[in-house]
Amino acid sequence: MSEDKKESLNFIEQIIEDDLKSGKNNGRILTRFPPEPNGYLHIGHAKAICINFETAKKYGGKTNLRFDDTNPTTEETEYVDSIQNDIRWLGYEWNGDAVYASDYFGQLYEFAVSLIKKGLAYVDDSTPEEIATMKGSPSVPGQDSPYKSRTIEENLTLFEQMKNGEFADGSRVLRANIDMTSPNMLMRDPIIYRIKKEHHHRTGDQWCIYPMYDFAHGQSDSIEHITHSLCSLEFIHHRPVYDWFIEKLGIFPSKQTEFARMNVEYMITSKRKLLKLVNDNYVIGWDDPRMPTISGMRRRGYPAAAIRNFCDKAGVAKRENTIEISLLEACVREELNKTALRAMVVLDPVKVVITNYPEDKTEILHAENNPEDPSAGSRDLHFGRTIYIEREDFMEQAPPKYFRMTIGADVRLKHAYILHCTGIDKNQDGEITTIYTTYYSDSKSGEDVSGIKPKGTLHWVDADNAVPCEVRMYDRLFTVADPTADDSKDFLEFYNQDSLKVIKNALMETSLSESKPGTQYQFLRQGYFCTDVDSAEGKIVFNQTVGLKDSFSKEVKK
RNA sequence: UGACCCAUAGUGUAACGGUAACACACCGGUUUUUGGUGCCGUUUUUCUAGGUUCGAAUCCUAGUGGGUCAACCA
Repeated sequence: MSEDKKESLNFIEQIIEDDLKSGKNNGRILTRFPPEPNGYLHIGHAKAICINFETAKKYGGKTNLRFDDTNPTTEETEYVDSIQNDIRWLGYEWNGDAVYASDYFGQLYEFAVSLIKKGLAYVDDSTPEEIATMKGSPSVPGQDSPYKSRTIEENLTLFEQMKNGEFADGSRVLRANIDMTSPNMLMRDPIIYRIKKEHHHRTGDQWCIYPMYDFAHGQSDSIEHITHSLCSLEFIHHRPVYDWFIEKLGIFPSKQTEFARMNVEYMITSKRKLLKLVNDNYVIGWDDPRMPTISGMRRRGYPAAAIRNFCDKAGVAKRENTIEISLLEACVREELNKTALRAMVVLDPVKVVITNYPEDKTEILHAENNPEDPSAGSRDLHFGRTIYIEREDFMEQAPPKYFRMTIGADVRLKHAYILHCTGIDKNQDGEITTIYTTYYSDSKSGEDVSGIKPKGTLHWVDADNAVPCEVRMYDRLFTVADPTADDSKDFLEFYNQDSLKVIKNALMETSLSESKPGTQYQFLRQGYFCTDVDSAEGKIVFNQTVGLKDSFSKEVKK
């Protein structure tokens, strides 16, 4: 490979390349994605997944999937399954079988015993309140617990009794013996084991003491010989703790590196807030197409490749950031433009009669499925004397630069003929009921010899063959980019009441009536849509994924 | 009243001591049987003040601003 240009590396890649140069770990790279199985994955997790998997892949390494299941209170098998499903859908396969922090409970217990034997851990009988008080504050040093001076033998006995279930929940904890005066609050003798007589989703009732995050994560990394433990910046204060345990235990030195979390406009990732949206029926579920969950984005029609590309383009650094939603949408359009099948659907139909088209005549027209991809083939379109077009594609009083249908003007029907509009019918309310047109019989798509060059082209459906369908149109879930910015207001105050609009009586071309859930389309001139799981025999439902770029509406605003 | 992290166009990210660039957004043009796509182009950037250096976005110091850290959560 010739390298006239140095590829730009993010700071994590630079660390890895330095490690590679120095021969660290013999060039072996192993990362990990460590979710707690207590909820559904969202866009923030997608970012972490991409960083961990892509970074490893780039350097010939692998990525472990490890469930950080050290708190039996919150964790469930249901989440284990959905997390695995979401990761695979995103396009990643982990190294071997999924692993669990709970696989290491025995080893972790031994680690704790060895720490006690070195005088580096002690059992504390203080109440949670007492422990909190003695911890001090960021600017006030903490104080030693009266139990800190217990003998090794006493600690060994008490810890074993804790393990054997001889004490009540919350009555005692095991603490690391570090430094109560450290400026880092987490180094002030962190709790490493607590008593919880609860059923664990995998180990059942085998244990009644469970390790805390700080005594499980680093050690799990070490046990698996993770070389690069990549996590978000909020764990940066944990790193000294992480390193302390590895050093004192004398185990494999995994290295933690922190990157800034990715925030995205109009999206929230707080589990508590997302749960509120679901429980209070602001959305229909965790996979509501408006949700920032992976399952929601999937149902919305965002391709996995687009999400991966988005995470890549958002980059990796250490500064706080908020990515514009337009970047995500650009990635989605970029992908879908290449892959989505084109189709014609009229969302708000108005009838058009072609008065000079023979009453009993019908035609089959041919339409390409994707102009970007000839291999996508073509499909048949029915055509006849009566069709429907979009109500907003006709104007009685057309402004300049209006290229659509208006009386006296010509406009092309996509894949069909050029029409000349001659007049309209209205009902008593002034609403247009029928538009009358004539067609140029020599202007058929592909064999047009009419010489007429209308500026506009409209999508349409044939009245005799169009099929009714439901279309769900989505807007941002919130009315402001960051609904959590104002502490004095509840984020629900910014819920967008118009985030879902259901169109019950749209008309689709016949070819769509067999559509399977998940299939992605570009409805010509409307945007990208995909078939929803709510679709049933004879009742197809579409979700709007994202609109097309629309320079006409900008023109109108001027 | 402590420690730690951060500061480059509107938003992100790059430039690794050699004179700021890429993407998205924006604006303009062009192509087009999707007002889509494609193509071309315009505008806009190193928090402040000192210092080191022939030379600083980059190194040092201070300041300013933002963020993070005290749950028997992860």
